[in-house]
Amino acid sequence: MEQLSGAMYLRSFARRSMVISKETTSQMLGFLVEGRLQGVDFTVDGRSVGLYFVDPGDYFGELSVVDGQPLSEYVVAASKSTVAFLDAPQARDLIFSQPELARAVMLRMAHRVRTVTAQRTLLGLPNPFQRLCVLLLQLPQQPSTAPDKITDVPTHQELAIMINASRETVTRAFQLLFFNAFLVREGNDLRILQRDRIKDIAEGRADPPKS
Amino acid sequence: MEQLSGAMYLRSFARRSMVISKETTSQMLGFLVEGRLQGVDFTVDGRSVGLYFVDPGDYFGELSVVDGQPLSEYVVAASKSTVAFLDAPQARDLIFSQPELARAVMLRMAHRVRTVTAQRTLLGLPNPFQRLCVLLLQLPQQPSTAPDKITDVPTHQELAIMINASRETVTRAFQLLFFNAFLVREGNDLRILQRDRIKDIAEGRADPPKS
DNA sequence: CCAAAGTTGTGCCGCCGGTCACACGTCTGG
DNA sequence: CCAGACGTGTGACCGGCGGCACAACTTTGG
Repeated sequence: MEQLSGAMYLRSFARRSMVISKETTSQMLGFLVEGRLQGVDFTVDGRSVGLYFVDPGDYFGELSVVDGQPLSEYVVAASKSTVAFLDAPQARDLIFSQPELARAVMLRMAHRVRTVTAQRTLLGLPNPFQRLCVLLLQLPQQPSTAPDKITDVPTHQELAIMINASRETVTRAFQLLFFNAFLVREGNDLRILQRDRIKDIAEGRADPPKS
Repeated sequence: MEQLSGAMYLRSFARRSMVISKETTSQMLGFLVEGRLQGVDFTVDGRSVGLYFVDPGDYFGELSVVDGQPLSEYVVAASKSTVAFLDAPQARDLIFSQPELARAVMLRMAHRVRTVTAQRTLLGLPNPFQRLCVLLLQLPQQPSTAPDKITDVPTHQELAIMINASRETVTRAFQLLFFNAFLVREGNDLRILQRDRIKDIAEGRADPPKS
């Protein structure tokens, strides 16, 4: 532990600043001490795509540390954050010398695979409305509070990017969801009123309502 | 090794038969001895989505073995295949007791993450033609032969599913690619004639030709 | 406190691509 | 050798979605 704390170094990042970029040549493992980070990718036309979040205690950059390939994505600070870095070679040694750590990293990677596969499945659906319903069901809900409350709802534009649709289409889809009382706004949050109806649409059993 | 070979058991699978299904409760690690397998997922409307291939010497089912979650996909035999199975607990012990193995499994999972992330990025593109070009560039090419030859080209239907488009759209897109001599058929293979032009379209620098 | 930037809501238009229908090879197995 | 399954090519139709334009509202920041 002492060796480690010597080998690591702390750094702070302002909101929206880049923590690691695809172009970063030196590979490092990062531990988030405080704040919130987001892994993002960019489409060819420069729009960003949210991939995953990093919360305090999580680490990031494992992919490059494990396989030595360049980073596949950018990590930006979603809010003011403090990060502890560790050089890739040392991180590698650390991971592979400690079976428990190896196991933890594998668990995390398995989770990544499942998450991104779910996104991939979502994008394979033909109907934007259907995709939105799937996304609503898989958005991280606070399990502590009411399970049907979605907090920190992304903007329509962000949702649109996630489901590969236009901003207006998302707006209109929400109109329908509100009108049919499948969903209600509660300030900055959303509450799912009829989860089963939404699930029916998401899984193709029911068609989107026309009005 | 001897212990292992005792704990494993062999099984053969006919073409198109299911090797493991999502519903399989018992989790196992499988090694492909001969043949070819394909990991597939199904959309809600029953269409299948090819995720990845398993070739002789590869293993599959690591995800469940690592995290204990149910399988996230099906594995079917793309051709007549022989598979050696190992129970999940023993596989888990094996992996975590051998750092080299742990490393190999991690490498493989890192690769999975990168592959499926690439697919996800592909599906985020707005234009079917563009998506096809991206897919063509990332289809596994035989590096031994000419690098621009794509062997074992999937059917239009299969390609259509991979890029979230209809079979006819793929056919029409190929017409344009042939007509403009970006691509030629060579029997069952495809040869990329103008990789840079295709790349321009794939990365959005150029528009798809109208005729 | 005001201006500017960002977010949401809505009408309209054009056209891309999904769907259907059908024709024509080509392979497979009995 | 024939029948059926499968893969490919092509036209016609039309509905849904993207794009544009603009208005109303909220948030941000100096």
